[in-house]
Amino acid sequence: MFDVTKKLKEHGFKVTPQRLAVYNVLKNTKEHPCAETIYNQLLPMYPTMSLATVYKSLEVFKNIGLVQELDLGEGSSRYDANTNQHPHIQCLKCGRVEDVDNGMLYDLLDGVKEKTGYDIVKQQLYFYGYCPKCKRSH
Amino acid sequence: MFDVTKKLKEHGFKVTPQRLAVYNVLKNTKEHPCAETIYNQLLPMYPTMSLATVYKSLEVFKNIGLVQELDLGEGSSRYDANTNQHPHIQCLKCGRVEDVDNGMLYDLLDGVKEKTGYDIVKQQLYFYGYCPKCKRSH
DNA sequence: CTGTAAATTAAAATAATTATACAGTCATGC
DNA sequence: GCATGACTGTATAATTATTTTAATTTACAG
Repeated sequence: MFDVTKKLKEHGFKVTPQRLAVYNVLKNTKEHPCAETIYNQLLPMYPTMSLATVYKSLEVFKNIGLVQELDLGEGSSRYDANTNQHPHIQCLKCGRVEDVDNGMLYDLLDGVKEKTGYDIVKQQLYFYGYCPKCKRSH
Repeated sequence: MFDVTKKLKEHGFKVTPQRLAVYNVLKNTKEHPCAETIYNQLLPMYPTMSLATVYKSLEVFKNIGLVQELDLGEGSSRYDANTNQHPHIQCLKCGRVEDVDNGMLYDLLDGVKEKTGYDIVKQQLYFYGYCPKCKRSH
């Protein structure tokens, strides 16, 4: 269990209410929201919050390793406070994005390393399909 | 071996020099170029070519399944005339993008289907690291 | 407390991509 | 052959997510 405040200070960033607020939204959701969604969620509590601040805060958290950015190809990025490297899956009907917790990833990684000769430092793995709820009506 | 002309006609699209030119650039490279790169490569031969035409052509080819779009997170899309679902890997130093031909993908797919209950229809799998050439100087 | 660098904010700028409008082209029926 | 109407290619303008700017405010070390 880490402390956001501590981590910010460690990296020489100031601890501001806006930053904590942005982080807490992400920490308390499974929705993988985009910057605008986070912004809209914060507006009632922080009426002067600006979208640029949300973007900048997310950038800071990305750089200190507390948040990862997801690009599902929707035109805008989504964000995830779970920074473990894990695949994501999106429903092509309802648009939800879920985590995929899969141990087989490591086998795949080893295979790719061996085939390509690369030193692999990160991945972005996205699956698209129809979720159990949407399957029927599909 | 398929015929681009035939495929275009089958889908009711006209066969234009511009479209063939865009397709041929993609077909004859392993570089996974972006729209602008394709455009610049065509300009000498097609001085009136416009970037919008390149985008439109790529869109058509994407829709009839002759080209796939890659989003490596660079801000612009890259394109690949190899439409097999295969992972890609990019070097974080020199920026090159290569195909990864890996049979283990199917095991991973089965695992993800089972864990999530989704009907999976496509994936986008990107790996990032340092290629053999750049490894040393890294 | 107070000074100072860093952060916030609103507004303007940027960059990739897409839509619009229109002139030209082509396939088809006559 | 030729008129017609749909389609294409192009330049231009529009769009949208994100970033930059610049003035003001804030966090926090001393």
